[in-house]
Amino acid sequence: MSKQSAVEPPVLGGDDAVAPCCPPLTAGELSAQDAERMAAMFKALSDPVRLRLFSKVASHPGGEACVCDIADVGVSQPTVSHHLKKLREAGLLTSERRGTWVYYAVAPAVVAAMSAMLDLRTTD
Amino acid sequence: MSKQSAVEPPVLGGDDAVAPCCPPLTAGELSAQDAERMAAMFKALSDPVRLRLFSKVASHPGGEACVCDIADVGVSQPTVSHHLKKLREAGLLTSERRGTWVYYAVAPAVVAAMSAMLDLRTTD
DNA sequence: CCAGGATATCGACGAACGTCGAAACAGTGA
DNA sequence: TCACTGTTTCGACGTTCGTCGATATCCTGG
Repeated sequence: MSKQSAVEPPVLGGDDAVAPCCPPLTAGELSAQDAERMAAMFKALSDPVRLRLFSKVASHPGGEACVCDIADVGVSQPTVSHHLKKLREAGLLTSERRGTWVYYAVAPAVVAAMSAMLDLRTTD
Repeated sequence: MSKQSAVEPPVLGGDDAVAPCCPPLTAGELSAQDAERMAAMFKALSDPVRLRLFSKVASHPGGEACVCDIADVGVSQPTVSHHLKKLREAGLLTSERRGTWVYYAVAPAVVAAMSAMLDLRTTD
């Protein structure tokens, strides 16, 4: 593919930097643009199979796992690959080929951004 | 309607109790059933219009707003109502009619459950 | 170079989704 | 009671999504 996807991953300082996208939802209304961007992240976790794949990666030591370790989620292998691609495009996972196998790892910053957004503490 | 929706809202102790659904994703693999349940919540926030509506409610004083106050999100009024219904069915918002107007309020426990789930701190 | 396993892409299909206008419902005030 | 406003429901339409089997690509070992 020539383009990553409709959503480009948010600008991040690094692997463990806090994603700068959006303040908590209680802090103010989301702009249409920010809503579009964040909705894409939530959409990535809005499928049960994807959520299971993500949890399998996240719960592996180091937040990293080989596809072969997590592929058993009740759907065909192409479907697993399709879902992992979606998670990658959303910026929630990164992938790296090491020899025969491909390893997927959690992108902590993006996940942290989603979590922070759902923090309901008021700002006063 | 006779049925709430495909997903029933998670069992909660009260308005400010921590939703008991799921531990952080790093703690272990999600069961297929839990994945189904949590995916439904993420799906509720996976649409830009819904995310904006939710943020408008959440950022109002008291986490509560009249439909008339938040309906300006660029889609028709029936569509707004449709999206608010989805958010309600997912357990993220509650609604109450007071006279002519209907007020929607954030359900803190469910939102907190999602946030907690995305907490990437390891458990060791 | 070739065989074989691991992963990704392609093309197609049915189901679910977001959107709208029209119409129904609910509550207020004259 | 009736007119009016706010909100929900209904029915339909085009689009997006999840899934699959077939196939292509990448890497390793012989």
